[in-house]
Amino acid sequence: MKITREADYAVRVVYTIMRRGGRISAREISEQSGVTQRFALKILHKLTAAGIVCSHKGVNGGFTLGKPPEQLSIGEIIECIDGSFEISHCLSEDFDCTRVADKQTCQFRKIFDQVSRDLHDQLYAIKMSQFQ
Amino acid sequence: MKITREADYAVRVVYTIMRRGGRISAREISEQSGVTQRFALKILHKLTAAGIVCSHKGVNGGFTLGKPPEQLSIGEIIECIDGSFEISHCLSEDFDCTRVADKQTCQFRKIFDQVSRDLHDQLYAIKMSQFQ
DNA sequence: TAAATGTATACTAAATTTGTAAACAAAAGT
DNA sequence: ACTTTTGTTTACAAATTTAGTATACATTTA
Repeated sequence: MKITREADYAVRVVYTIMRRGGRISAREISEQSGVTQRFALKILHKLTAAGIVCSHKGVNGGFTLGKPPEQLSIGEIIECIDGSFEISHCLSEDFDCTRVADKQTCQFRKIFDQVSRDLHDQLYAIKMSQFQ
Repeated sequence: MKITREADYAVRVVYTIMRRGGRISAREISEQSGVTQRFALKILHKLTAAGIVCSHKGVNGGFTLGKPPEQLSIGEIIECIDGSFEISHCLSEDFDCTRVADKQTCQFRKIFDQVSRDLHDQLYAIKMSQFQ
């Protein structure tokens, strides 16, 4: 079970911003995290939309953390890039199951739902502050 | 964060065998799980190699569980198909990191290692018996 | 010994991932 | 005001992975 390379990089990018403390430019983030600047910008865009980081335009612009490390979980960083923790396609709202009449009573679905919740809770409990 | 369709099916296949109690043929597994017989056989092959199920050849052959449901975790079924729970490529034994001199001291690696362990422990703690 | 069943490997189309490119928009220093 | 620095947005394409199929083979039991 892997996260995508992009989510992997997102964790590196966020950690790099956290370590800086204050504002840091995309160029510096790229240098210190080992992610190319173009790809880092793409990731930063998504992180900004999710409120995980804040962007600052113009000369001397850059990025800062969107919330304190104690409130920032690994789970939300990964989810922001890779999407929800629903491990099976059949959990999706608009999945039309042809196997059973009522999705709510499906035993398979029950398994995947519980595993997904456990996974979510586990990863949201890991905060960035513990790696500072 | 998703598991592959194949791992998803593997959980359905194992659950279907568990529900039967005794021996069940690949054809019946396919019918009851909704997985095509060809694909189910491919999955059953991997599950057999991992000891999760036992195969029985010949007329009236089929499959049985390789261990009691109380000892059979969701984690090992998923791992058997999708590979280890190392969420980042950089955790792999033969990954040659060009960013730092000593992998052991890398902060990024430290994060991914902890998350991977948590994930592993969480999923291995969920046993098939609780869905019986 | 024949029929039913599982074993093993190889192949391919589709989907996803992993990036790159380029034109644009906003802010701040001069 | 204007120029430079920095982030924004959308589109594109190569590489990789996934999902599923095909085929020839091996084993067991009636």
